[in-house]
Amino acid sequence: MAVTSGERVRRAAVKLFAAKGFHGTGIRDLAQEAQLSSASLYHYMGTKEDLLAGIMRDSLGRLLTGAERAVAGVTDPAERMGRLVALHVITHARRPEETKVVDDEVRVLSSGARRAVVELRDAYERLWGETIEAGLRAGAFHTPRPEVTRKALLEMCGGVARWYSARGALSLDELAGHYAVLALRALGAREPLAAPDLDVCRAVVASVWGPA
Amino acid sequence: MAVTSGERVRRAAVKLFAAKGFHGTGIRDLAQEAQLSSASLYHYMGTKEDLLAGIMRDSLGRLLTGAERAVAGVTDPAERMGRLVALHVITHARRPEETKVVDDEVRVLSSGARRAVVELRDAYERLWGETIEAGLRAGAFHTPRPEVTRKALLEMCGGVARWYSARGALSLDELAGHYAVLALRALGAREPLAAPDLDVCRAVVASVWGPA
DNA sequence: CGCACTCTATCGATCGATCGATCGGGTGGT
DNA sequence: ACCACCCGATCGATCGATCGATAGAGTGCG
Repeated sequence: MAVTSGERVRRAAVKLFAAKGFHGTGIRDLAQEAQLSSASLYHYMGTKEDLLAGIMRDSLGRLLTGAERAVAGVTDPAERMGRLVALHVITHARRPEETKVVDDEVRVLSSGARRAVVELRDAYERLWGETIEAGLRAGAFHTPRPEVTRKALLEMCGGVARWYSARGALSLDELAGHYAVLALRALGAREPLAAPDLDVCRAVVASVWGPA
Repeated sequence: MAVTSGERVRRAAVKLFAAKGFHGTGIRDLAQEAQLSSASLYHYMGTKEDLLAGIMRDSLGRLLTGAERAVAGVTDPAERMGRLVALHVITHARRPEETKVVDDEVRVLSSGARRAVVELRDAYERLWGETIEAGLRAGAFHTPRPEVTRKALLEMCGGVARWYSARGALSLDELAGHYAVLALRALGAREPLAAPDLDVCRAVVASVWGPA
């Protein structure tokens, strides 16, 4: 059994939720994509919303653990920041569907599941915020209103999922490196900018999401 | 007659599409919000999709004319870029609902209406792209892969609609000025950075969308 | 003026289709 | 004999959309 039915359901949901949105995806669409009857779906997914919540918790969890692993033990603020950016960008480029679902469908979650997802996202953003603050204290960064800069950079990097195509001319490393430059420049880091360790970031993404 | 029924329908659609998405908003939701029966809706909106398409065309059109007005006659690339950023940010901060609908619901449009919207968006992005290219040629900007930088900056600035609140501590001018700095730094503009003419940008937004 | 007619704006009722979800009944491996 | 897995049939609710009808504000004519 190469791919289990449960796995097919999960993949169908990620694909369709990303492409048509939660409310735009019907139970029968999911069943067809997963090659199952609509009744059999319920053996795996609970409700449709449970399925969405599971995807979001899982994807956000992987993003968060990935970020923690990528910066573990790194003290230099610029290197930390560069790695956070690269990990974020690589994740969004390699898994645009999961990240689109996470970014666009929070609003459909009812309050219970919403709280868990928002908590994960806040923990993730806190990693960015603390790194920026540390860089400011160390004199490595220079930006007023660091919270605004954090929001801006997160939106910038997350946008990758909306336009990057793996079939394009740009490699993952070029993409991630370029975004790291943009972010560090925006933060007012001193030139010349050192590129973050992309090998580590790529490896962390592979350890969290599986090999490419 | 202070506000016509047609106007109420339009406003209800903008509000609900932004908050719950196109597929998450029912005809009966629209009717209740617009204080009309669901049957009367059809006197004004054509189909539900026509209503969405109209909102998107109108909002994108205003953004595009605003941008053209804001940079008309301006030759200095940094000033042009700063104005484009400021106009974009101010628009997204002042009309988060319209811009959210434009940014998030393109996928539900059927091919006919989709084409018109995508064409408008491409024309808008071309304005950014040409300004960046001009800045590179003039030696005012220094960035590899300007198309990637353009995408990144557009996503960064558009993200404002997802988090900015007019009730927060940040004024529109501070917000727009801050984003202009971030964008110009990312583009590798020479410090010290001159702030764009925010008065003009604010006035243009008011001329296109009405006074605040 | 008064009457017939038209047009806009609105409604309650209802259409066929589709929604998410459930039920009871298989089938096949252990 | 059990249990995980899967399905056809079907549920009540809701979907987007349309129906025929009405109230009221004009409009043209004798």
